[in-house]
Amino acid sequence: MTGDRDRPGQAAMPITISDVAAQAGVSKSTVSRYLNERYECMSLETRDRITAVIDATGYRPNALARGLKQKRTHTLAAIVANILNPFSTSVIRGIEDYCQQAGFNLILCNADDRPAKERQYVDILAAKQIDGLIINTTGKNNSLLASISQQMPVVLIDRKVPELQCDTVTVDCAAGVKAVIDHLIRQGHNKIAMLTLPYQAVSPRLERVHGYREALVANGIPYREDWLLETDATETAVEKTLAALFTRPDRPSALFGVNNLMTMAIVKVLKRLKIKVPQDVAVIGFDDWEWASQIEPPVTVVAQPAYDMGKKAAALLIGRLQGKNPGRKPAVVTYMPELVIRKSCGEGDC
Amino acid sequence: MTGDRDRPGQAAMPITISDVAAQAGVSKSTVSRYLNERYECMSLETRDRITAVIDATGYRPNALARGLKQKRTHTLAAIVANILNPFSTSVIRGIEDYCQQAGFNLILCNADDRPAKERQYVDILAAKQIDGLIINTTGKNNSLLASISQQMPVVLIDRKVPELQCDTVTVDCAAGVKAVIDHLIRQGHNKIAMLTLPYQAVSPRLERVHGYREALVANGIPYREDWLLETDATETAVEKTLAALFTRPDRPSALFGVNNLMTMAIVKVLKRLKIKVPQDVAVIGFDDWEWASQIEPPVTVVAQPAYDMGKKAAALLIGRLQGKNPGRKPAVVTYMPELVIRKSCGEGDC
DNA sequence: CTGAAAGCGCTAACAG
DNA sequence: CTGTTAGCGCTTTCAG
Repeated sequence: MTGDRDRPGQAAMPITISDVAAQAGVSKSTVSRYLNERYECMSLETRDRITAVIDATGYRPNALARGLKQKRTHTLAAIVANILNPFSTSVIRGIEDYCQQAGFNLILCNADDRPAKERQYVDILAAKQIDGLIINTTGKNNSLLASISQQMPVVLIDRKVPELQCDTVTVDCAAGVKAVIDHLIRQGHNKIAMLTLPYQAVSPRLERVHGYREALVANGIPYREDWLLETDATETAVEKTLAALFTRPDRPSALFGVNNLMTMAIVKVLKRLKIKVPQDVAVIGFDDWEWASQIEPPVTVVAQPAYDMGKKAAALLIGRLQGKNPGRKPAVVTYMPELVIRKSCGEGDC
Repeated sequence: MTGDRDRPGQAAMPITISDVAAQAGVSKSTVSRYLNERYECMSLETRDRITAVIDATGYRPNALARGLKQKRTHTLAAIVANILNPFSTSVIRGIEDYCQQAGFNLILCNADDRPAKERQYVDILAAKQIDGLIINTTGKNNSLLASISQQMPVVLIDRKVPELQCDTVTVDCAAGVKAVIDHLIRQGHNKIAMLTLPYQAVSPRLERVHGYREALVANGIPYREDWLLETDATETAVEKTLAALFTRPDRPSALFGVNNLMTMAIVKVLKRLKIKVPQDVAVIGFDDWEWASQIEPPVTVVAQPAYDMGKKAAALLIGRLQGKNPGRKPAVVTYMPELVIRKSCGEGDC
């Protein structure tokens, strides 16, 4: 007995394996075996006695003690860059579903696109002895990630870090951007501006910006530096950018948003500015989101299979933990994005 | 030394407090004191030596061992009913921000509105020895929650459970619904249907349904049972419900969605059915969401201060953990929702 | 100012 | 089939 149970005000002292052992009249080892389902090592009778005591007491093994001893916690973590981005939400659900059915716990963290916060989370998670990490990294903590990936498997999602030798799940950005530009051109646009968040160190943004430039020249359209607009994805920042862009005499006829957050901001700002889509300007975005099809006009996008990507990331991580194919070289899984044509670039193209 | 560091393939054995102690030429106790910032108990010189070793080795204390010994993990958890509901996302950010600045870690869990999953998470979290729990409960695990709340402080968010003696953060649903109905009536509607998810055991839904009925009779409008529609918030379910509703000769002129998910589904289905809002039918919802103002027509709602609610919940929990006001009676904090008039109930009312 | 020793709750040999 | 014995990595008396 651990005594002092059921004090009035607060925290009843939780019961331990020793309590269970004592009450069942067996040793801790036997209870431990029971907990680990090694039933073949005990008589049906002891087994039943232990079951009875556990049910009666509501005993719950202490995961800290167990983890400390076993050096595995059966817990994974996912750090997403920005939980406000619907892409992250979908990825999370994919990860979660897979973990659930594989019997792993998941700790979710939101780095809020801040490298400091990301670093802090990685430290905490490592301290908590998680078994593995899935991360959509800010790209500013590579050496930390390199060291952490010595201690546990890490899988990168969305954003690649070549120097990192980790399993990676991404999308073929170049192909996606090509689909965007080709579609725009088919719709008669050749004055295409792109709005992007700061893209140094963030691989998908970088690839999208490159892809934009290349797709342009591949179509014989000169690349204009002043139409590659780097801005935050907040409404105020985008409004400033667009206002400036639209007062200049020579304006683009189409706007391409580098990601969800950017496209969402563009749509909102255009609406506030009473700039009509697609009459005044076409809009297209990288990455789909729930309401893109519901607003007026519905927004054409290249969609990423976010849920599947999350699932795949979890599968790779857990696969490694379960040591199928030990010493496997880092896998890089690249999904193809898909053009979803709606109305924001004009109609009649299918 | 713990030996075997830097094996080629995988998991380098992490360094422990003993390693640090050995390398610094002091005892584990001293390093432990250092880790706990009890600097007054050691010479500046030893302190510096320890700092040096820790920096050099990248030592990270094992949180499992620490938690096991201290019986506190400095970790809180939040279980939300449905992470797809924008309400949850906002609540989470509020909780997260507060935890962050108070120096607590947060584990996020999504119960997916499934009592079994909720139960599983509660069990796991308790096993992990979290210090406290914030939960938007399904309402189907009350006895579990009762027992858990003996072991750690629990705060309920959004959904109340009277039998549970916990701090609670909610919204005044009756007031919100009254605002909804009053607004509808001012706009000339007296044929008001309400769509709700199954509401047994879920206090806000229950209160909203009651409020609907009461607000109706308070305004001299008879309550019609066949206009209180219980359905899932999926598009298919809502489509079926609305299709049936609209084929009957006597149809409502306004639709009230019990929560975000329901209102969102209503909006989408109406659009697909080509039923015009507000000309054919008015729409109003409980709880605001990001795109409500961006779709056509913008949807009128009563908004809940979700972010603040999350923050408050975290504050209550951490306050209790830090033992300010020990033995304080459970607090129930009720926020007032706010009517946000847009265009989906007709115009001209402000 | 510092160290030795015991122990948190559990698991894992090793004996029987 | 079952118990005894050592720890996992850390904190914490209690002595110096």
